[in-house]
Amino acid sequence: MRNLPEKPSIDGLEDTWVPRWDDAGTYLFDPTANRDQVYSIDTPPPTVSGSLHIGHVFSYTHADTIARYQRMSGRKVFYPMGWDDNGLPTERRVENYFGVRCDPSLPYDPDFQPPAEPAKDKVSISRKNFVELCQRLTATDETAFKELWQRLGLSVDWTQEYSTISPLAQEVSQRAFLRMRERGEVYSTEAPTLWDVDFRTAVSQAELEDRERPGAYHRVTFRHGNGGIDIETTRPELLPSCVALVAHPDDVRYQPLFGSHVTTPLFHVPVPIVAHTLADPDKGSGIAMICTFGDTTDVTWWRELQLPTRALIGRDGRFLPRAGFGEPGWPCDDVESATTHYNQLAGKSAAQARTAVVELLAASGDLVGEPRPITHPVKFYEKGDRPLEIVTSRQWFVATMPRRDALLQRGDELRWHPDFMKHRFRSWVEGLNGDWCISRQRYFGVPFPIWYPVDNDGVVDYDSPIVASYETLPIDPSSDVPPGFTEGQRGQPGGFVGDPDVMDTWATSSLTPQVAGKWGTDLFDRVFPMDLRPQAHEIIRTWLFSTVVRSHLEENSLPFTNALISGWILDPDRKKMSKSVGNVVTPMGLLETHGSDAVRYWAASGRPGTDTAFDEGQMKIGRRLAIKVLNASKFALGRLEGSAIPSVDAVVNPLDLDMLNELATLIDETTAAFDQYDYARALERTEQFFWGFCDDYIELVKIRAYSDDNPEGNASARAALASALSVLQRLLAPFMPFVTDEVWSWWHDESIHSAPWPRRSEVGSVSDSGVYSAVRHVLGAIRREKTESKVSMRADVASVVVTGDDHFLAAVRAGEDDLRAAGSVALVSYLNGDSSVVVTLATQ
RNA sequence: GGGCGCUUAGCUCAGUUGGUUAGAGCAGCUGGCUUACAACCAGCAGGUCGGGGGUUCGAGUCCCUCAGCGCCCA
Repeated sequence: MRNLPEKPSIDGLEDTWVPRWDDAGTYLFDPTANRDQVYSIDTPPPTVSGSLHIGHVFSYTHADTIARYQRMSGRKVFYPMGWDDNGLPTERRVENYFGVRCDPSLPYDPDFQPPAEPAKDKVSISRKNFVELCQRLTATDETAFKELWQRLGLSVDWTQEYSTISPLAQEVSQRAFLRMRERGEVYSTEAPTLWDVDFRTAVSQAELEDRERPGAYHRVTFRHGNGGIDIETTRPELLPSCVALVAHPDDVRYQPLFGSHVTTPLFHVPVPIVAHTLADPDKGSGIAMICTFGDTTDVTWWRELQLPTRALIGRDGRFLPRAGFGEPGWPCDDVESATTHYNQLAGKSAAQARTAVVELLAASGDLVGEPRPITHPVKFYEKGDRPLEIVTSRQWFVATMPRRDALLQRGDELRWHPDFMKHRFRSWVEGLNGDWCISRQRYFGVPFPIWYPVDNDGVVDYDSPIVASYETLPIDPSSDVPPGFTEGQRGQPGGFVGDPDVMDTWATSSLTPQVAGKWGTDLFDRVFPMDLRPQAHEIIRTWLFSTVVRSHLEENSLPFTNALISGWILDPDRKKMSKSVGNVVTPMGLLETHGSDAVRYWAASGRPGTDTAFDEGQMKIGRRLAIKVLNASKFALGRLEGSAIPSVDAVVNPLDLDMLNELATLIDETTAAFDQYDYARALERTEQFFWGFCDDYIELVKIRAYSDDNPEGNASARAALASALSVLQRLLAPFMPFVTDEVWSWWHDESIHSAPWPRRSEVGSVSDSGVYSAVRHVLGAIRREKTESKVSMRADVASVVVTGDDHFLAAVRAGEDDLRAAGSVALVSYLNGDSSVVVTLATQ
């Protein structure tokens, strides 16, 4: 037993304990542990471009409570931390922060320094210079993030830190890519792809979001024999790209027309009328035009009906300079007229071209009536500002579509917490409509380890790629040279070119188990598959899905066995907290104001999957709980000063035994709750017990614990206090790591976070006597009488008459001495009958 | 359009297979310095459990239906 502090405080505990844990290596992984001893966590690497917000604190705390519980339960916890620093968010931040722009055609300048002040006109720099700036800025961000995580008390093993742009992550990504290629699971092809015209890159279905935008149905007449057929479209500017009209095969209005041809207005192109079940008879006139490409349905029709390609929107989102009217495969009844009309679209954006086409249609008389305004969902890249186009370009794809059923089964195998989150995964997989596009036309990412030969005419041969060998990874094909070539042959006839793209950020993030577990080393076999994937629900379709895909392909298993899904933080008006709304609160300020334990208490009160209100009131309650832990520990340990820690065997008093019995039930409940990932229940139960323990049990035994008159009773009280305190401190340790380690250090050498999770057997044999609850009940009646009489709790009580059944009376009698002491009661008497307690105060 | 949640006291939330009188904390009110803690303690008050219907001896809990809010997917 050490000396107890005179006036303990929770302020400043973070400054004490963060370095102490660091020095002691409290959270280091044991690299010799066998797989069945290990509990491994596939930590989400936060995006470092930007700042951590309170929602991060929320969900990372959830994972940490599980990590701490598992560690105390004896598992060797593998708890790494990663930083997601590659990708577009970092590029954008670097462009603004330094005032630069990447131009891959520029040569590397080893002496480049960014402008002191970012100018309005961005400086163009080489890709390598740009990447260096990305790395410089992310390194700064990562330091700040680490400080916050440490102050929050995450029990991360910081020697297992990784980042998604690191050489290791690049090597893993490239190796996995090459292996997929060898197995035929990844392919490159020239295909219509979702395309952001501002970022000028392909994007995947997972990065899409629908936004409600105003639009209008335009009714347009196509010539059919001597008559006409009206279609309705929201994108009349795509008329020159029209390749067919389509109606539902069961639609009797159009059945006679299938197989016949119509002629497009303005552009005079004969196109067939075809049938497909995706055509909606109730939409517009029931017949639609198919263009290459207005939306993903167009792509489906084009592919399944084997229609020609007449794409006219370029990578910059503008109409191409010329169209091929009248050329082979693109028939046209009046090339001159079509060309004249098209020339008024060339170079225009989609929005500008729409206006132009509508004017032309109105002039030619092919527009029926006025456009009918509507509001409809339009597909956007989630980070983009303009509607996506579909552009044909060469991209790399992972073949997910043929594996949909297997992926659905993986989703069913996974243990979801809460269970209902599995629906998010299922509905996403069921709705997949194309393979996963993993190439991006950007710069700060993992390059593809591929070159292509250039033939003697200067044409790139994409069908015979030159593949980097495994032992050379990671490589950058834009600066590394394939075997047998020299740098001088880059881009030359008879030479080579590097694949210009980088991988989608999810193509790397989907390998976090392999990156964190150092795939290919002994460590990987000890930690894979991970035990836990903690994450927020908004990235089920991206991160969780893609990780399941990669693990299914590479390991033929799930990447993790449990997924713990956290909800969102809502502001007091029930809105999601987000930067754009401007209602974000910075975590560091909260940690400083309330203390880390208090903020964690608030976070851990949010049940898995449940959106939770941001509530500083809850943090204040957490703070008070932490202070209570200090004070209660100070009292109980104060009774032990100068003596050895007593054994639970010394507990003989019936009240003490029964309190420990209830404590044993608490241990069972909280252990079961944690095993089901219900940390919030574990906290709630423990808190409730602890507060009652302080208010009632400590008050009841206080006199006996001080007294020398009754050695046996005194020893029993002191042993029970020690035993209960030990259990309660440990039950609270996953939630309040700072204050619990502080109080634990008053009577132990090792950290509480290395201490064993409490077991029922620690608190002795079972005695379900009901003494604790019976005595608390009578004590409550005594207190009520005193309060209602407006006297001090110390006021003397002349008599208490307890009425009840035999069992109850016996229970009260067993605790009578403590009851009389705590309530200043002169006489307790007992009657058989209907339960009641009558309290008579002594006359003053 | 399909799906998943949620709706319990003024506020934030528990309520585990249906079972005494529906709980906690905060806020409110009334008291109390009680040698761990006034950053504390005691007590009081506050709810037709979103509406309606059904099953049952018994429903906050199960079923149907309607409404509102949020989200996912199309």
